[in-house]
Amino acid sequence: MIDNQNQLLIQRREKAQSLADDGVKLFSNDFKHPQHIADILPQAEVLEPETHAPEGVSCRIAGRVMVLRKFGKAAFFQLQDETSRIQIYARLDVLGEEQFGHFKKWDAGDIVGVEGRPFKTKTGEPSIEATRLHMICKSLRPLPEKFHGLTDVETRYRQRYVDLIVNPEVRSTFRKRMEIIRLIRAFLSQRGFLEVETPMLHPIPGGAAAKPFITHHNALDMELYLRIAPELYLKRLLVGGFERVFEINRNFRNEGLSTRHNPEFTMLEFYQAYATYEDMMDCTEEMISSICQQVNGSMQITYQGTPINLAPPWRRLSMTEALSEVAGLDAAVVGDDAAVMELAKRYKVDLQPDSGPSKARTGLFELLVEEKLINPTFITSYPAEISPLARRNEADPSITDRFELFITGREIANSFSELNDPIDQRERFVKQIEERGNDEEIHPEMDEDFVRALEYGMPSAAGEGIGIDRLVMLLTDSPSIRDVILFPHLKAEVK
RNA sequence: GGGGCGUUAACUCAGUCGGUAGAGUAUCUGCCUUUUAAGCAGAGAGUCGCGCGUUCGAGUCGCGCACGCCCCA
Repeated sequence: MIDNQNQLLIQRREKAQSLADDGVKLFSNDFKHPQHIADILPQAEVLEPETHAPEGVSCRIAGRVMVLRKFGKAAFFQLQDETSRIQIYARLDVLGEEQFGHFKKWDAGDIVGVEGRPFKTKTGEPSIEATRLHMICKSLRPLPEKFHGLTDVETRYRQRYVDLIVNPEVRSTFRKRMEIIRLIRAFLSQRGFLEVETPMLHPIPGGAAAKPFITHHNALDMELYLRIAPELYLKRLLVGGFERVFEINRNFRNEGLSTRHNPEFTMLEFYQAYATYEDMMDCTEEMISSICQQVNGSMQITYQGTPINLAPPWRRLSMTEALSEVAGLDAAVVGDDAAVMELAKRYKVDLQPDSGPSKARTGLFELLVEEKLINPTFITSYPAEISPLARRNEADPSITDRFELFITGREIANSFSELNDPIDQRERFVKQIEERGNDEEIHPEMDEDFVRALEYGMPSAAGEGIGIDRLVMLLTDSPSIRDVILFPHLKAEVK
């Protein structure tokens, strides 16, 4: 189907047809197991200009034709594979009339195989002089312009395959993303964490406060929810006796899109029995800083022009300390329930009629502190009322043993010592459901099975969630979450 | 949900006061066996996002819609 019939597409089809008429296979599969360009490039690099590799030295590579400069009886083109690029020199007198004739109908974008001998041009460019050319896949659409490339962001996201072909820095970002995830797995595995898989389809959406996607199971005739968090299942595994578990997988939240939100996003959650949130802070510092060192070669990076230092130790502040030290509020006011309520009203913090001083502090924190936390900072002492799954602090039961990690003003991680008292847990669920009961989109429901699991006994433990997309944004200096998700969500394309 | 900006050839972009739609790259033809944003000569290529309106006349002005980006909630 030609969906956008224009001259260029017609010309490419005609060229392809004429090659086919000559007996050339346009979509062959017999050029197998080529070498990688990065591996053979040194053979050409070591040569002196205008010399060839010794007789008998040859190589066999495959990739996409990127830039094609044709002369009458010779041509140069760039061949790009996953590892690198190299210049190919094709000559009529080497290839013969038939092969060279076919080659004349090649285009930028074609996927081809090349056999040839390494050499270096007089200008010193490492090259391969082709002795045999092989069509692997004829491309029927022109590539974007060679100089400016593809910059239209909508096309880049909708046709990521084109973006990946022509923008090497995009390939490098995604390679880095996969490397970061690999290093996280290695880091946790080395420390005895077991990677597990828990359900993506939940009968009760739990573990976070977010609007879920709803789906329907036909055979069971029941509503199911795409998970908003894996937390309650991972804790069931602690009950079951696994002491260190982690999961890296997608969560789904039926909410707005922005530079920091995609409806499906990747979350790391890990849980460690017989540990506290303080152990998690140590672990997080070590994990993120060491991964940054491995991926970027340094713990000092810049994010969108702002220098960030990820070298441990990282600053640790309670929420009230942050309000006075970072936001510059009077510590006496922050510490006084009535005064802090008054202050929150002055700053127009959105408070419900029944909101208490801890909601006021949280509101002021979000308004005045978060965006100022540029270098990594752990914020601790979150109020119990906004932390329904966290263990209460022993000295002050109104707060929890919890932290959030902020870098570049953004929440990167959330962690706490886990609440394992089933009676307290049930009460907090009830309270949470009372609060959210009027919000039909959130579908609050008591997870009786989770409470039952806690009643069997869950060891003391700490757990943490890290937003992988945001971490990758930080470590790859990407301004938008869409730059670190291969196929970000967009509205349907208009025909 | 609100505001701002954008949408013109395959790609990157111009388009003045409302008066025949432009450039570079890419493509095609010819010449060209060391180019590398190859070169020279010539040619073709457009639903100006979509719709309605104003006007003798709309890429340009107005309204609405779609999609995208940014900011705010």
